[in-house]
Amino acid sequence: MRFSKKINCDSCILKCDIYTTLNKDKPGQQLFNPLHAHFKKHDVICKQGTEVTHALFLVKGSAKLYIEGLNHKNITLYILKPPAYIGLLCFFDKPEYSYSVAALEESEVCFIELSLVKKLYVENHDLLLSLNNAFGKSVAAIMKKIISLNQKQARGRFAENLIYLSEMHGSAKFHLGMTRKEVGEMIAISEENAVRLFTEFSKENIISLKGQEIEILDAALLKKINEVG
Amino acid sequence: MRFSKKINCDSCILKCDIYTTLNKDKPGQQLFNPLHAHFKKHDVICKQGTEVTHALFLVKGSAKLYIEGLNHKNITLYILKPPAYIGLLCFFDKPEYSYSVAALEESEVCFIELSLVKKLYVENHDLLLSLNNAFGKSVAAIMKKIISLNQKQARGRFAENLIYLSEMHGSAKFHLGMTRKEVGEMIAISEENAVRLFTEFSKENIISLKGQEIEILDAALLKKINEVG
DNA sequence: CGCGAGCTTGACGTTGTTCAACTAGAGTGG
DNA sequence: CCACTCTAGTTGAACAACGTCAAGCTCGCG
Repeated sequence: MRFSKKINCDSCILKCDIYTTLNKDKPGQQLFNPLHAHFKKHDVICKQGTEVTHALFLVKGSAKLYIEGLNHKNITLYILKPPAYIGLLCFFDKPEYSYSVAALEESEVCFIELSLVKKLYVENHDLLLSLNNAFGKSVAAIMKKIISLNQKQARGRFAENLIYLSEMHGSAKFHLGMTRKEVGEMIAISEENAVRLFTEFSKENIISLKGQEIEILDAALLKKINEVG
Repeated sequence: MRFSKKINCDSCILKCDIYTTLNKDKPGQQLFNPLHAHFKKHDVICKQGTEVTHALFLVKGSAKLYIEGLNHKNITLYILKPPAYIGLLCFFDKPEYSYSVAALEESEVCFIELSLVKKLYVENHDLLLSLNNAFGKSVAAIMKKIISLNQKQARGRFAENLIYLSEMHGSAKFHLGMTRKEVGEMIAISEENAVRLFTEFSKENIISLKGQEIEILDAALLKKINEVG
């Protein structure tokens, strides 16, 4: 991880709500000095159990949000793509992160003083609602995940995850960008079973598979497998 | 469920944050007309998928917060005791509930206009922080639950749940107040396995069991079973 | 007295984990 | 340029954990 302090928000490709809010009230001024950080693949962006000191905003790249479980086994809840509040769920007066986030590829993250954000969302109605809205969506996603993990069997979860990844990449053909083990962590199965499901689905001509290059061939069947569990 | 509209908050046994906030600004005035509702055991207080119209506040009794899953199988995330915001997780601009809540015993719930709460927490710093704080705790609890459900086996989850219930009742000896099936839903196992675990733990003298009357005999062992999974 | 809900127990099959061995490809240093 | 090694991926077999089905029990209540 590497900081580049002297980045000006005005030149940022993405205008986050915080910048917009500040800029709306007092346009033209650079009112805060966010730390702009660069993360390499597999770098940990925030760590479960550590103190929440900044609001984190994913500007570029992608990252996985996961919980660190027992015996070093993790469960990945979802993948973050810009624009995304990374610290969102823990952001509100919770002293420490209840999850971790790690970069899935080269990523850029903006660090904003927590005190500033708190001051802002207390003063600014729209910002608060927009944060809360994002918040509600995360909670709904987690609820869905709990059901999926506990009531579907591996084939159904695997199908669901392929659909999720495909939608995430916006194409039926995509580069996986993670190991079989990491795929397993997304749906709480072992690495070996992840491999088995990949080859199984490939043999059944549901997907085509060349290493990390995936293409969904039979989206309808995939959807069906997802639904029946 | 039965409403009793003419209840005055001043006589309420529990002063919720919303009342306190309103009263602090303009003491002595009855500024809002909450609906005070009475629920019987098993009554559904709010239903997954329906619109969020009021902030709900549990004043008396207890309730379970659960997600309705596939094939009418539910997962109970946790139990609510007063004082508790029932609608909390969905409260912030999320149009519909992502979970359900049902009374576990005779309970009383206060219904407060959502628009009033929103107006209040935008204006009032302390209320906002207190809501957010409660929020963060819920999220942390859910994260812990996900790990427990997916990485511990039934015995460990069962032990954990006994400890949880005992702490909830504030005693090693307590009345269960729910069926074996409902206990199963708390830890995502079948009714049959819930029964088996009860008898198993009873035979091993970890608990004493007479119908719904439970007493924890060996708390240390229970804790150990919980920890090793 | 009989009915039904909740509880209990046994048998059986499926699912998924774990262990272990093996393969393929990418780097690395001599 | 070739061994060496390391990581990721792959496959098989044995095993344990749970769910499901089926049957029977018990208690409270109409």
